[in-house]
This record gives sequence, structure tokens and C-alpha cells, in this order.
Amino acid sequence: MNQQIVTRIKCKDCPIRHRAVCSTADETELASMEQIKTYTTHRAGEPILWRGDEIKFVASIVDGVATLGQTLEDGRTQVVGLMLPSDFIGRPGREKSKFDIVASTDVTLCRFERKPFEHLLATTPHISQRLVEIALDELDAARDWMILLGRKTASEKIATFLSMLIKRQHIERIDGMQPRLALPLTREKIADYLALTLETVSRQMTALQRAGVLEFTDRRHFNVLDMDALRRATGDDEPL
Amino acid sequence: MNQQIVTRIKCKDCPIRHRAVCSTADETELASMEQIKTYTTHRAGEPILWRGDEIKFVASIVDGVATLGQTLEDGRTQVVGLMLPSDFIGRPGREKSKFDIVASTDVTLCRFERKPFEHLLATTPHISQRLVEIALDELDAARDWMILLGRKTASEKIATFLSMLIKRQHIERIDGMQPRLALPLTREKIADYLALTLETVSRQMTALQRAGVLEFTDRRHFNVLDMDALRRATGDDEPL
DNA sequence: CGATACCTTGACCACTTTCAACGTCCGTGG
DNA sequence: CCACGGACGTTGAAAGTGGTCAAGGTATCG
Repeated sequence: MNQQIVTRIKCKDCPIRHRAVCSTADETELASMEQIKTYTTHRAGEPILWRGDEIKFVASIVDGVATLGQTLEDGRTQVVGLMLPSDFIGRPGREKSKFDIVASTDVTLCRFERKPFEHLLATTPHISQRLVEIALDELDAARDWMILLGRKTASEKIATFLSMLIKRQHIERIDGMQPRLALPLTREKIADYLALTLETVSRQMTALQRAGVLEFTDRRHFNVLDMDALRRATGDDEPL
Repeated sequence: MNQQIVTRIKCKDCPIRHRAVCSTADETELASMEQIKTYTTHRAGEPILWRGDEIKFVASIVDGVATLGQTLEDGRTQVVGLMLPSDFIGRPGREKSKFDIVASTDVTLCRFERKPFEHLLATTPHISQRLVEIALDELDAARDWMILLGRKTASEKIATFLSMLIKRQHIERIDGMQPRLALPLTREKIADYLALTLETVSRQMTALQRAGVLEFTDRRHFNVLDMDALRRATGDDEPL
């Protein structure tokens, strides 16, 4: 698993303090979390947890991007979730993982051993309530992704994916500046997330560029030139 | 909304008593639920809740089948969840529904007004814990469906759908008897659930019948002749 | 008995995949 | 510093799966 323990950061100074599972914890509760947490890092491409593995820990993503994936017996794969900073990994109350979790960029986790965390949950209503909210939000997100997978065209899928990245990374247009984005996934992983092939992903991104909607500066970075056009291209009736 | 209030059934005699949100409630807790519950019925085809509607109530499905659906602006639709008896409808803590909920067969609900139910949740840990389990199970189910939508072929989708019906309705093969199934959805709704067209659904079902895997007695009922073949046709590596 | 909703089947077509070749970036080691 | 190798990405042509359009069949309910 090749993880490294890194220097502890104080919860107070944590970049995800106000969004993660700990966001509703008060000072005392935060102190007890601080005692049992560990930071670990995983290099891009490394697995964090395989399907079928025993779940020994849960964690919040502090930095980086990980994917939650599934595989059919003949090797077809589907990414079923994209985990960004503040997202929660693992499942209290479950022994084994149903999904592969893989670091897509370098990832830093704020990690809790499962048993102590379950104890914390049982004794800290603030944290368990927050976990319910997180689970319900993920359920909504999963259901939104189902209409994308089932009913959207390749170009709508790409536009929706890029819009989602902009939204979830809280990237705002500041006075006329065009939003600049980094793709945290390879074309192949994007394809696995959108249920396309990597060739189709490549072609559709090229098409969006040719249509003047965006402009790649290199293969992992682009500027959005026409945000409204991008939104219209998602096929959704409301801004994502 | 055209709903009818029907005679109350005692919780003790309720067919979903041991599986629904109330399953972990003790006698006292059950008594307080009994006080605030109402039974309502909805005829096949009637909407139970539209997207954007205020969520005035939550409910368990006692009998029948309902679908949870979404629509794109040009009318493309996707069913994102199939609600069977004991499943939970509605979202405590949310003001508005994100999905259309439609009765697919005649449906009987055990219904709670949202506010009193939220009060119950806050004061009854057994019930809120059960609701978390339900939400996490639904999240897993949604993610399983994502690989079906994204990566399975039309015939695998049909086989998976039929296998799921058999599993979720707890239909067992009793001494050599072949499982007999009722389809609770029209071909069109099945298509909306599997992200196919109704024509493809029809063709693939015919193909399964011609392959000797199943046998339709009429268009809404069939016998499974070869359960193993059906499982193999799902594309999954483990029996669903 | 007729109207309507539901289902089946066929022919054709389009979008995405597949297969293949080539191009580009980046890290490593000579 | 440059050359090599491997991973990643682009583009083109051909093929295939499922969609679309169309016609006809069947069950059910008034």
C-alpha cells in the first residue's frame, strides 16, 4: 500500500476543516478526533483500497483526487465516484470494501482507524449526523450520474464532466478572467468515469476546443472561453 | 395526487415490519410511530411526488412498486431507482424532491408527515441508525447500477434486471419448481430503467426466450427455465 | 365491439467503439 | 545534455450495437 505518514497538521489549520466529516464538530469533539487521526499520502496511481479488502480505516481526502471503481469479470471498468478534497472514504459498519479506491493524483488523507472512529460516531451525534448528510449527498450525486451514463451523448457527457469539475472545485470567474482548470484524470480514467472510450473522450474535447468553448494550454490544463456554451452543452435544464 | 386513506393496519401485523425503517424500533418506539402514521394508496401510473415538489411526507412502501425518475430538458428520461416493499421514500432534512416518484403498480404507502417524522428521528436513535443503513445500502445499489448503465450490453442489462427482480422479491426455487415472476413495469419503464429503448427490451426478452432461458406465459409473467444461464448472462462475476 | 395502451418485428441508420498508426511529453540514464 | 523508452494522447477508417422509424399484432376496459 506504500503509504507514508507525514507530519501532523492541526485540525484548526486544515484546509477541509469546514467541509469534511468534522465540519460540525465543536472544539472538544475536534480534540478527540485530533487524537486518533493520522495523515497518510499516496502517490498518483497507487491503490488505496481494493475491492474485497478488509476496511481497516476511514478517511477524509485532504488533498488530491481518488477514484472509486468497479470491474466486470472480463475487465470492463466503471468509475462510480470521484473523490475530491473533503470527501469521505470508507464505510463505518462494513467489513469489506465493495469498490477499488485508487489515487488518481498524489493524495493526502486524514485517516482514522475504523474501530476508534466507530466509537467516536456512537458517542458524537454531531459527527454521525454529518455522515448521514454526506451519504445522502453522495446518493443524490450517484443518481445524477445515472442519467448521464444512461441518456447523455458523448459530447454532453464531456461538457457535464467539465462543468462538474468547475463546480466542485469552487472555481469562480473573477472579473472577466476565464476559469482555468486542471484535469485530475487521464483520458482513460475520464473515459471510465463517463462510460466512453479514451478515443471518444479525446475527440469530444478536441471538438469543444474547435467550437471555441475551451482552449487547452497543455493536455492537462485548459481555459474555459465560453462558460454559457459549456453549460448549454451539458443537456441539463439548469446550471449544474 | 388522488390518494386514498385506507384502514389502518397494526404495525405488528405489517408485512414489512421487520425490513423497513421501523425494523429496529422497539415496542415503545413502534407505538409512537403508529400514532403518526397513515396508510395511503396510489393507483398504477399515478405520480406520488414530482421533482421540485415540496416534500411534505416520507413513507415506506408496504405493497406495490414505484419508480424514482429524472428527466432531461428535451424529454429523455432515466429511472434511477426501483422502490419495492420496505423501501423508503423521501428525504428528511430536504425541502424539495430531486426526483419524480411514480406508482408503477398500485402502491400502498405507510406515510409520515415530514415534520413529526423528523422529530421522531431526532429523539429515536434506533430509527435514525436504521435510516443511515438504508441510505448506505441505496448508495451501494446506485453504484452497482452505474456499471450496468455504463458498461453492460443490452442483453446483460436485461439479464441483470430479471436476476435483480428475482433476488429482491426473495423468490426461491422450491423443489425443482421454476421461479415464476411478474414484471412490475411496462417495457417502456424497463427501458427507462436500463437506458435502452422499449424495442430493444422487447427484442432481448424474446432472445432470452428463444435461447430457452425463460418462457413467457403472458407479457407480464414468465418462468425461469435456466437460472444458471440467466446468471451467466448478467456479465457479473458473482451471483447477483 | 371499438378504442387505447402495450408489445413485437423488420429495415435502415447513426453514434460510439474498435483497430491501427502516429505524435507528444517527460523522466531516466548514458 | 541528449537520447531513449514508456506512458499518454490524437486522428483516421471500418465495424457493430443499439436507436429510429414504421407497420402490424394483442390485450384490456369501457
